Amino acid sequence: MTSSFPPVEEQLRVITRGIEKVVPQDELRKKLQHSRDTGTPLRVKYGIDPTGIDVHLGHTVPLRKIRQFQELGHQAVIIIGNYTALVGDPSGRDEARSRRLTADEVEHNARDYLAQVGKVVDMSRAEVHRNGDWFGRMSFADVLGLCGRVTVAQLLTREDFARRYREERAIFLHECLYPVMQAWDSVEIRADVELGGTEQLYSFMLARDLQAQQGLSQQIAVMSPILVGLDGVRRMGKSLGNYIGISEPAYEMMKKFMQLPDGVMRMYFELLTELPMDEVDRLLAGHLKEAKVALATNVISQYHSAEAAVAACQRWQAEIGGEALPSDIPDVALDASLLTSGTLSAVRLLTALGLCTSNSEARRLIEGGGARTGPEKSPITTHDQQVSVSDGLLVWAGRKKYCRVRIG
RNA sequence: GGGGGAAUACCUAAGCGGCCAAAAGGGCCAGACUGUAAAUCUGGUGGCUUAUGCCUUCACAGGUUCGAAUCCUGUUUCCCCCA
Repeated sequence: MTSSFPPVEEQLRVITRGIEKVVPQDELRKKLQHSRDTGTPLRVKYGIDPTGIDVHLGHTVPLRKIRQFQELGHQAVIIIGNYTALVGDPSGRDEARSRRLTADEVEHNARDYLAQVGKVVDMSRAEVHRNGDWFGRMSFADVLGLCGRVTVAQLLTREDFARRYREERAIFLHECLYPVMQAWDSVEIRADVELGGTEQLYSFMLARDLQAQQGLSQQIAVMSPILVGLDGVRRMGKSLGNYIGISEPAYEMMKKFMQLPDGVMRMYFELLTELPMDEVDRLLAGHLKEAKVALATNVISQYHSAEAAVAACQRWQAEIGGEALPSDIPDVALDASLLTSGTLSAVRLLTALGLCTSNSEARRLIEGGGARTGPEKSPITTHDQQVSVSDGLLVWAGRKKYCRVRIG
């Protein structure tokens, strides 16, 4: 049992890959050494608020790190913040969360979330806790006691609170409790390591204080950088619409990968794959498109079969890289009564097919040169052009929207 | 409880009586160029059976005006400060 852990240096190499910051730096080695000496797995905490999450690659960064800890023999501890979800994480937010979730919603989200997490983490070996288990039992006196350990000045060292305070924007009292609650979770589950983004530093350090006050061993913060989204600038997030979800079909993922800005590839390789970094650098020194294909197939294989990833890649090469028509052209029914002697004005055709939401939009599309018909994509030149419509006609509204007409 | 400020299209944000369907960025859409990358350039970004035309928009409801996003009244929401 004692020897079941890999050597400390080896563990460190795995753990620190793609990690922006470990605080305190040197304690991690000590903890690992101690763990190995005594044959005791480290308790690795990762908390998330079940606020209705469609898990995307950004979330998988810490999740993958948990997985790596598991593979090194450590204990994953996942905290479902069903109580903290009622507060809303103020991190990085300029405004308080506008709407509170109900308990039912939270529980539903939690289950949904855990199912998705299972694609990355080995759930059969992970502990799962809901922080309502302990917060729900606290009395108001307990809460006061907890609050008595934290000062407002400490809270204001958080950049987000400090900024809001400076800018005279609202900071709600319950938001102030958020980091305290998160920190308390670490006390409850006796965390040795906590994973998360760098924006969580404050809460992580607070957890150390609370642990020390309770006479517990203090946790180490292992913080990942924030994964940028498809735009290559802002963090990957659902609300920004710049994400790749892990439940998406392989081909959808492929398309999104290939649209990534080149500059983010190194980060993606580092955070989302196990490929050795010298190998990555070799790839990036070559043709960048090939590197991107390698990246995409690697990641897609993690959520679909390797065959599916390759197939998605080939399909992309054929349909988008090459000249082949898309293989997923949807059929759209067109009422025959709309036609006059087999023709229909271009504007009306586009709206009738649902490719444009209004005649004005269709008109603009045509004037912009984006409306085309047929496999050869011959352009429609004027908005009042009469298009002769036959069954099976291909209609294009730009390169990404298209359909095949079914006269019915 | 008192005082101050704000609400404009997807977002930020101009406009403060006619020239406003409403400046400017951003975003987004389309086109060119490409590796459906980035960068760049161009056009577009309320609706209308096809329009130097009409209709609906500037928190909501009224009002003043020949004419209002712009002025007045009330309502709602939000923010800040003092207590």
